[in-house]
Amino acid sequence: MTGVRVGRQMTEMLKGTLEGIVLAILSVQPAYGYDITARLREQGFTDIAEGTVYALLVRIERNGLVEVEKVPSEKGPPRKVYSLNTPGRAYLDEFWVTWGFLADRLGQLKKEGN
Amino acid sequence: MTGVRVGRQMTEMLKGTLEGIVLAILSVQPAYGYDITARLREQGFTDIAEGTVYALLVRIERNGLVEVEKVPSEKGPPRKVYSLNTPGRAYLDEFWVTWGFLADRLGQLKKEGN
DNA sequence: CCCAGTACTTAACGCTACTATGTACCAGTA
DNA sequence: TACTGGTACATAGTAGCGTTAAGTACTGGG
Repeated sequence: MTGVRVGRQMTEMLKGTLEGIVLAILSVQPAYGYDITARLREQGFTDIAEGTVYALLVRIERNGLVEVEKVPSEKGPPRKVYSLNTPGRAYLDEFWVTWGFLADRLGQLKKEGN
Repeated sequence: MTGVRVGRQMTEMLKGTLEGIVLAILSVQPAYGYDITARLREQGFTDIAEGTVYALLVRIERNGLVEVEKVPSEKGPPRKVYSLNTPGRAYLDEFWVTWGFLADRLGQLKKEGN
């Protein structure tokens, strides 16, 4: 009822890339889940659900890519502020390499298609 | 030519995009599974398994995106030659739009990260 | 008191690529 | 004949990711 469903193609394409997107956001400056969700929506990912982001944050924390700090909020429950640590930055670098390769290949394919 | 070793990141990123890659290959000219696998490897996807491609071909056929023709081979069992049909081309166009959006966002994020 | 906005959690689910294994056809060769 | 290697396709089982859907909890204004 609420909101248009994310297309199947986008959903599948986000697998693997959404993680990189969030890490890239965190590499600029620390942030908390609610904020990240809002920023993603501003940037055009209008249909990303909150649950998706929180689940992702749990995972990258479990994988040791981020540090977490609880910060009290004036408007609601305490925020969990995530910041990239050293392994997280290395992982993000790796992500950009992988992405670069893929973007390269697809750029080539698209050119050949026309 | 430096083949990227398929790690976890690449595996996840290929979800959604591998389908588009194969459809893009088919949009240039019809091809069969064994051939597509070989071409992917030539293009740097050195670790794509045959099984992955065949499963994908089964899926896009089931989804009505391709036509299939059995063509005898001189060197082995008959080939199943796949070609894009009209829905397949429409789907590929949609794929490029989705990809374009994602590549755009990530390009922006990468720029901000430096 | 209720409600809207803020903020986080998590089980169940669908989809995709991967792994591993199997079948089958053919040419060369010893 | 038997064996090997290259060609060609099929598929069950598995892991991982994003999504859905439901929930908890804190705050300030009507």
